[in-house]
Parts: sequence; structure tokens; C-alpha cells
Amino acid sequence: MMKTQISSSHRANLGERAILAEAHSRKPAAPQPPMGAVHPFTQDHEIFAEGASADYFYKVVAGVVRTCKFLADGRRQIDAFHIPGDVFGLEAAAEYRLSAEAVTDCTVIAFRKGKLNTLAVHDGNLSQELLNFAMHSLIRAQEHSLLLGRRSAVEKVAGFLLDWAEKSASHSTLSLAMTRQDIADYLGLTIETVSRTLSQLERDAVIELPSARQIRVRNLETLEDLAA
Amino acid sequence: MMKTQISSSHRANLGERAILAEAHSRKPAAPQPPMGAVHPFTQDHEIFAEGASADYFYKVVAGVVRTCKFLADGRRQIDAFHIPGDVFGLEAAAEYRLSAEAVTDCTVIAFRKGKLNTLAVHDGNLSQELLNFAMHSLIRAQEHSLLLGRRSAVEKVAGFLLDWAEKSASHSTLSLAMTRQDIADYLGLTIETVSRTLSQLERDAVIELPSARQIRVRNLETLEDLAA
DNA sequence: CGGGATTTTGATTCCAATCAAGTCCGGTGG
DNA sequence: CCACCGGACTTGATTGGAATCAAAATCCCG
Repeated sequence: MMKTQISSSHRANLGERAILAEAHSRKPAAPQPPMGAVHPFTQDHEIFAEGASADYFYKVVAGVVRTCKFLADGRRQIDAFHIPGDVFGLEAAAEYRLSAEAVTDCTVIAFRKGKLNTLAVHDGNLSQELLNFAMHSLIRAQEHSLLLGRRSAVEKVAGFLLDWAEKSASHSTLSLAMTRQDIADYLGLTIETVSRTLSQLERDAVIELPSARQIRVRNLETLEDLAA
Repeated sequence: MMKTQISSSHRANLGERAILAEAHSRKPAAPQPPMGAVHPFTQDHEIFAEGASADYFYKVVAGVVRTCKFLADGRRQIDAFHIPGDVFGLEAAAEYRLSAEAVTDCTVIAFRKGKLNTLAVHDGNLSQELLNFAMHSLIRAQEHSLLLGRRSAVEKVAGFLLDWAEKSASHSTLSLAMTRQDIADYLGLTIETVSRTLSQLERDAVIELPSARQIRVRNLETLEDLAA
């Protein structure tokens, strides 16, 4: 079902380091000790597995990561797509409750969790930062629930496109990092329904599909109406 | 669609007070300043509305609360049911993104959010506690997504029953606080489908329905299998 | 009891899943 | 360069499960 391409994980521990906030805010190098190491992952490579010991959490530097769960019967449920700046794998428990995989070739920073709990008590800012990440993950998860709860396929797909458009550099032309199967597993639909829905949206002149992974939004207003 | 029964809100501000953790942990009265006031709400009464200024967050003392969103076309999506001990309404933004309503008559403690941010920086334990609440909400939201993503009605209903059984005093006999409509809006199904599915489960001797709101789990293992 | 809301049950329709071919595209080797 | 291969995607035909429409039964509360 999922090509797993275990190509030599390239775990080039570059010795390169960064503090938690460094990757995307413009702060000058802070006085905190270095806490993270940069790791590259190739497409479809597993970053961590559900049930593994959750020793690290991660921040995306480049590329796209998916967190997901595999059901007994082989179905896969994608919880979220993470883009640069996003934090994932921050768990309350000792073990990951989801797997994480590279949707594209990507680079992430790994942060050791071990001393976080005790550390955070003494460092208000760090604690604050963690709370922020947790809150944003929460908002994301709630919005995902909302999307899944929507009953029709068009509403789900339109909602997904709008979400993704917001995250894209150009809001009108978006290039999808993920396959139709990824989208289907994220929306709780089948690959055929996703494809059909996109085709229908194109026929209705709401979007344009120059190639499978390139989508141009042609009528944003209609798309928003369809997302209900 | 929703009987709103605005019966005299009884906002008896008792002057009674408690710190954040007090309601359910057995700590001795802590030295922190009093931060919350107890508020009772009657069934179906609104606790806060989506879009309102998020000045407080809440902890359930007694009863059940639902947080939900109303869609343009009148559909309602329930995000979560909150039982005693649960925290809700803790938002990153200045405004609530969901409404909160009393499923049953209930009592909640309101905590002023205003100074939390600054306060938390100086109080590691408080900060830690908030992080924990956020993480638990996150887990809950992710599991809800999983439930919604599961495709069949039986899987959703079985999953819901198992969740609720865990929260109930007796794991085998659960009394539902919410209506079929609430369950349907939580699972992204219609009220008829929820009812039919429960009836079918009873016919299959998986559960027993002494009354509409009373459910006895007769075959836990089968129920778990059905939840896939 | 009585009456309204809630829940269940029944008949039918419709949307998305499934089953089944195709098409398109990027990469590889002849 | 082109033929071919395999994976990703699209499209078509059919089925199946949940929504919808409609009505009966039950519960609860005064």
C-alpha cells in the first residue's frame, strides 16, 4: 500500500544546532543552551513509529511531514500535514501515539524531551512556548475534526484546498506535496472520490488542474461557498 | 432545532472560590490567590458563544458540557463532551472558536484568563498545569478525528460507547447524558442512523437498552472488535 | 392521564465505496 | 531517441450504506 523506500536514512547529524524558537522567528541567537540537532529524511521515510519511545519532538525546517495512524485492517488515517515551522511529536505520554513520515524529502530539528518537564518549570519562556505549540496543535486538530464531520465529499475537498491554499506561498496556485491517497486518508474518503471531486471542481471552473499536483484556484468565492 | 430554554441562568456567584487544581486533586489548600468562581448552568443553557471574548476558561465540577460549532446551514458539529475534571474554553486567541453549552444541569468553575500569560511565566507549576490541560485536549481532539475518519456508522457508534464507558463509573452500564441528536452531531451521523445502529447492536446482543439513555454493555469484546 | 419531545422504525433515494479499466507521466534501458 | 515499464491518477459501472422523508411508538413531565 505504501512504498516505504528505506533508503539509507541519511542521518547526517551535522552537529548543526538550534534552540527551539530559532528556526522561524527572527530572534538574535539566544543565550539558552543548544537543544536540537538537524536531521534530513528522504521521501516516505519514517521519522518515528507509533508506540516508540517518545524521546524527541520535532520541528519542520523544510519539506512536509505527515503524522498518521494505521488501523488493524490496513486503512490509514492521516492526522495532520506539517509544514516548515510546525512542531510535531510533542506527546504527553512516554510513547508516540501516531507515526510520523516524510511526505517529501525534508529536514527536521529534533529536540530531546527528557528534561523538558523539569526544565520548563524553571524557564517560563520555554514553558510558554511549549504551551503555544500545544494550543496550535489543538486548534489544528479541532479544525480537522470539523472537516471530517462535514458530510459531503465536496465540502471536505474544498475545505482541504482552502487550508492548503492558506499555507502556500501563492494563495491562488498551490502545489500539493502529497498524493491523492494522502489526501483521501486525511479526509476520510477514497482516492477515487478525491480524484472525481477535483475533476468536477475543474469542470465547474472552480479550479484548474495544470498537472495532478498543481492546482490553480480560479474562483475562490465559490470554493469557499462549497466548503460551507 | 435546539430547544434553548433560557431559564433564568441562576448565575449565583457564590463567592465560593478555588484554585485551578483544587476541584479534583487532593492537594491541601495551596498558597496561590483564589482564581475561580463557581457557576451553575441549567440544561441547554449557553456557557459561552463562539466569537465571544475569551476572558475565562472553565473547569467542570459537575454535569456534562458540550463544545460545538454551528454551520451556516444549521448543522451543528459537536467538538467534545466535557465531564467533571475537564477543562474547556482555554483558547490561544482572544475569542472563543467554539460555543459551550450545558448538556445537563451542571456546575463549572470560571478562571479569568487575563493575567495567565504573564502569570504563567513566573509560576512554573501553573504553566505546567496549563500545558497538561492543553495536551489532554489535544489527545482528545486527535482521537475524535480518528473516530470521525473511521468510515462506518457501527465503528463510530461502537467507538463512542467505548469512550463513554471508560468515563462512566460503571464500565458496563452507562447512562448517557446526551440526546441521540448530540451523539449524531458528535459522530457526523444523523439521529436516525445512531438510533438504528444502537438497535442493531441490541439485536446482536452486544448491548442492552433498558431505556433510551441507559446502555448496558453485554459483550465488551465484540464491541471493541466493531470499533476496529 | 395527556401532550410534546424524543426515539424508533419503515420506505426510498442518493452519494460515495467498490470493482474494474483505462490514461498519463516520469524514469530507465535498449 | 523512443519503447516500455510502473506508479499515480482518472474515469466508468455498479453496489451498498447512510441520508432523507415519513410515520409510529415511547418516554417524561406536568
